[in-house]
Amino acid sequence: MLDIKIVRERADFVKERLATRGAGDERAIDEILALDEVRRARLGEAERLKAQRNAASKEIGALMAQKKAAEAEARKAEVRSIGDRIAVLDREAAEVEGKREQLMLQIPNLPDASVAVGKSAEDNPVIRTWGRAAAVEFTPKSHVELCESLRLVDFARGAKLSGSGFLLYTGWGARLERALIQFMLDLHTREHGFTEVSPPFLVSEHCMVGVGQFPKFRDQAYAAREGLDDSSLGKLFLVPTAEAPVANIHREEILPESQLPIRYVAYSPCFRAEAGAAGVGTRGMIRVHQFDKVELIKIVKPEDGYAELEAMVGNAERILQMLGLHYRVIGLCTGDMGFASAKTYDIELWAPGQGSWLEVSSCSNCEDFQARRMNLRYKDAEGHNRFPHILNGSGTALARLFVTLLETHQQADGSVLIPEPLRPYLGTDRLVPPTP
RNA sequence: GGAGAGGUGGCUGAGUGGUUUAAGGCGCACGCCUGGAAAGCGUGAGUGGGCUAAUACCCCACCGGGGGUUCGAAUCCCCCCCUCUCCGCCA
Repeated sequence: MLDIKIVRERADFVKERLATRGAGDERAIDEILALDEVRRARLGEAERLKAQRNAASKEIGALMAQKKAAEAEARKAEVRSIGDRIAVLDREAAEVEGKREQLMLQIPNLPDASVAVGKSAEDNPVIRTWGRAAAVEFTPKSHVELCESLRLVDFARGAKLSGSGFLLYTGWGARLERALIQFMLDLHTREHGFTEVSPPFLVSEHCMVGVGQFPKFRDQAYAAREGLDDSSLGKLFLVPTAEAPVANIHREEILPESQLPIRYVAYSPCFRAEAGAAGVGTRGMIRVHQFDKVELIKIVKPEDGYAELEAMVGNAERILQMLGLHYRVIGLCTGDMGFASAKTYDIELWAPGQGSWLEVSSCSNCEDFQARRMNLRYKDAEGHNRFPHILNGSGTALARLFVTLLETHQQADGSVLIPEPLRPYLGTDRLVPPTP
């Protein structure tokens, strides 16, 4: 959520920044300001009347103590009408404030000044590229063929269990998935200074609002229900990313400055309903309803936010480098950035079998946008409470990493060579087709 | 799911309608005292909102959350949430 004071005092700047996203959010600002104006007017009058009433009530107490009942009764009648007026003003102020909050929750974050202005993914600048596509000596197979010939994923039975968009990993495939998760968790905890946490995979609405998933993207989530009790529907949601629980760990807390920076890494499955989205239902593992991900979360002092973002991208890149994968880092332009983010880098892997780049990581600094929503603060050296920057990044997403690993390291004979750092985790240096 | 107990400031712990401006204690910060410390004494310190140039005054609200009664609610009434204990069910 934006700071209402910034909206009030620098409305033109806020509108200009929002306009760069190209979604028309700036149009709601004037309405927010009008509601804010009314709220403060009602509140001001109500508070003046409350001060009057407080003083009068004290006098009534004193009169009662002096047994001056008649005088006390007279004062009571007088104060009663003030109370009625206060009730009306309070109700109006609360109503207007509620409307203002609803609108504020729908406003996305302001892009940082360093973010390229653009309309869509086509305007995203490529920041750097690592490695290169392997020299082609044979026609690379797609991961679907490889998964089937190596018996890593049973697409048909996955769909039989849960419908399209769900995967059944089998044998070495299941083992490879687990090995990748553990490899990434170990690297981030041992070498990158992250603390591992294992969060709930169902979270409350509060958590979803806190990170900015709700209320705007409510239709994208899977909602859980307890048994047949319809009234419980909407209390818990399957996590779309570990960001939802992990970024909220310290919600509504005031952290001592000495505790920052906080760096968490968590594995979780991610559930995406993707209602109405194109692509689910296409063959393969590129776009699915459930995938695994190792997520990085940082809670840092504002002055450290952008240095920590660069470091986080580096942490994710390190995974890909160690696995010998060809990737590029792109900066999302204003029109392509997520709702809560002020600045985002995506990392895309080259998938030879697809002949395309696949996004496996998105690292964002949300600045204090989420911290405001979840009321997370820290006490600085001067004793003032401040909102920290909250960052999130995939380190990395699994299904597409799995795809790219297979397609990149496939050999002419149909086997897949396992990169050296992964071998101790997987327990083999090569995946070979099973003998019939 | 059943029964019971509870939720008050950083912690502890009083408070069942009006000098509570939330007592007392512990802890914290600063000062006095001291050669230095401890003890002792003194002072200060919460969160949000409004008004502001102000993180200065002043005002309003906040005792798990939300309603209600009242001139006045931590206190009385209603609803909800959470925690703990025991029982049941369960991996």
